[in-house]
Amino acid sequence: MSDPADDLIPSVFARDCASRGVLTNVTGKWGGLALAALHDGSYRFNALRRRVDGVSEKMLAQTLQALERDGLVRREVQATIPPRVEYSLTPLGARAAAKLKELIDLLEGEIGQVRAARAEYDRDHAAGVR
Amino acid sequence: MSDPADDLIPSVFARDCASRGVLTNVTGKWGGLALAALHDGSYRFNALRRRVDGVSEKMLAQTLQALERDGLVRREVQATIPPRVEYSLTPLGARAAAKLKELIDLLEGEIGQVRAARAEYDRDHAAGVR
DNA sequence: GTTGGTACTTTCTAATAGTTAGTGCATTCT
DNA sequence: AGAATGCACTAACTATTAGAAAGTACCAAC
Repeated sequence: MSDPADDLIPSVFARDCASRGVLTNVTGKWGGLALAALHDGSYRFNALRRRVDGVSEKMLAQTLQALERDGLVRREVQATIPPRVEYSLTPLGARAAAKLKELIDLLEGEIGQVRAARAEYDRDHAAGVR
Repeated sequence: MSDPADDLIPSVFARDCASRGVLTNVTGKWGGLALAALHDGSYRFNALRRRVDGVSEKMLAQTLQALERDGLVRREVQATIPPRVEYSLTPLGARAAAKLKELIDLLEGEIGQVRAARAEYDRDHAAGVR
């Protein structure tokens, strides 16, 4: 985006383009999984944390905040004790999540192929053959 | 994947599932961009580095190695001086890249909406309103 | 001679992820 | 009574990874 003319054409390939930033959030380790979970329906904070195995409260809170700021996730607060916060996808978030879900389904569906590739790669590189 | 029965059903939501690892590689900051660039055609190392603004040699080499190991990227070496290495997508890599490209096109296409959302978020949270 | 090209690897520094404890109220259990 | 659990985060500290910069060896061009 150093070329002013490029400002008019968003490109994730350009470091400073806003689309790079949102792509980084959407496809971040936890962002993608949060969006994919929310694709199945809205979640409260701890339910979402239980759904996405391995994410810490800190990383989840941070991720949801970024996604909310990007306009992909909606955060609705009820002033109850204990607090009750519900996360759901905005229309744009739903569109992004649908694309992510397709990618995820593909990778899950072809995991056998990936495993075979990894085994072959590790065999070929065990003796530093390269 | 702690439940043996779950071994039969790949899920990116399970921390130890192989599909989680490959999703992390594919949607990593540099992995996604490398796949998207290779979607447009094969690249040699430095050409790819110039295409993906902001990636270091180190991160690119590391990323391509992971993608190669997952069976998504093919690395072809010609024993020339200087060395000549060409990267291209495998059939599985091409399928994943196509999905990624759809997601990227969506985010690039809606970047105005993202910018507006960010502006609104920042306004609402400037005084710590939340 | 210097500079640039090739595709990485190595070493050190900077940044972020991750771990753990904390907040304050309510409910349930011992 | 105290302890544990729930809620949704935040703060402080530690661990890990990203990133910056230099290095490798050969060739070609200036």
